[in-house]
Amino acid sequence: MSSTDIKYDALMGRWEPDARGRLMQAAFELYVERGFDETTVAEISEAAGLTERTFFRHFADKREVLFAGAGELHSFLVSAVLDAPASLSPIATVRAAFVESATFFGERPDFARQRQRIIVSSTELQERELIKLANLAAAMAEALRQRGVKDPAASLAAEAGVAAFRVSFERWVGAATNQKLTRIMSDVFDELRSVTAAS
Amino acid sequence: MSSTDIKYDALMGRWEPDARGRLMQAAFELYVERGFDETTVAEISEAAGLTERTFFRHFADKREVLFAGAGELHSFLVSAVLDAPASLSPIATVRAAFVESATFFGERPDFARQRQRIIVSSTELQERELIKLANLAAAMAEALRQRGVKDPAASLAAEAGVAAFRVSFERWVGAATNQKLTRIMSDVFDELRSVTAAS
DNA sequence: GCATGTGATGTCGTCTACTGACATCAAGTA
DNA sequence: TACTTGATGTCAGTAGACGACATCACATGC
Repeated sequence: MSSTDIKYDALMGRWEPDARGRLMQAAFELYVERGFDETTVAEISEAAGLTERTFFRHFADKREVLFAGAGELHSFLVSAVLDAPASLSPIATVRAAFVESATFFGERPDFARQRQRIIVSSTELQERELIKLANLAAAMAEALRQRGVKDPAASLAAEAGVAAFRVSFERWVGAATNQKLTRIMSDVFDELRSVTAAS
Repeated sequence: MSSTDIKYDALMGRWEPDARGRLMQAAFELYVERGFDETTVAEISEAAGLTERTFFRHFADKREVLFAGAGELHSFLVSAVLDAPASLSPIATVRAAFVESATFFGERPDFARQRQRIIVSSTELQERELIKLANLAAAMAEALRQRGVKDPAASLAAEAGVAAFRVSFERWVGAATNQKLTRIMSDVFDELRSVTAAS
């Protein structure tokens, strides 16, 4: 019995509320306890008090349940690029957007770390994460183009920025000490500049 | 009947030769004709004169058959990084490796384009391509570290280089005119330098 | 207050990717 | 000749994912 089991209450409707949230939490707990591969959708659904079919109505597949929250980060970053001061260069725009987004993770560092541990433990999940980041880079590149940045500069700024973000995030997750993510990102973006300058 | 069907010859062994190659070719043709999603492993295997079980003995999954040749490119690039003149900067090393690798694609541009068309038509295949590129970046970063490059410079040079390569490749595939891939890569790497300089 | 429609869920059946266990049999080898 | 080996076949099973249809609390209109 997980801590999220809810007793039936005659005042409630036909179904307990927040099926989607229950599925997300049940999946997360089971992925942590048993691992992603060893967890079946049937088990997740049962833990959430629902059927397998309902799981697939809320999530496209077994992986997607771990990325349900990523949509907000995505739109935040795109908006941040669109709303940045016009004076900023493309790479500075992307950098500023990522630095601003650091609060998304700083609020729940334990959750972010635990989630990342699940992802790196499964090739399937890494694939999904990579395509999410690729879609993010494409969206940020499109936002840069709307700011008048031409290709391939727009694509390169977005891709390089996402790469810097990924490197920063890995360092932050793996760091023993509790460094600030914004600080790491600043250092990594600086390093990106000096590394690419030497071409 | 595909052009690869082979009549049985009493001089041959128990099975027709090159099962792996027949599977690769049958899969490629069917992916082109019907699309990746609409092709079943049973169909591929039958077209190659083999059983489904044998397909999965040669390839880990339905996607992997399209990436079987990528191993050579991978080792070539890693070797190119390791063998580059010690005087080159990290990003110049990666850049040179990719420029040298252009011959891999220049030899069979039609094949490369057709294969890329298959990949972009399927989300699953894009995921697989992305993780292959991520593994490539990790391997090149490790090769840079063996050359004495510290992190995060090694990771960033590799990731940024792979990003530049991907942008170059997309432009080359999508280009109407038959531009040289090496030329496109040179331009894109130059653009990467100037874009990241403006941080 | 009653009829009616709607939406979230359940039930059932199916397809297909993928895997383990065991059988087969040509070819090489002692 | 006997024995081993390796590539393939056969069979049975699991699990992810989806289409079609049923159910029923709730809202809405009259």
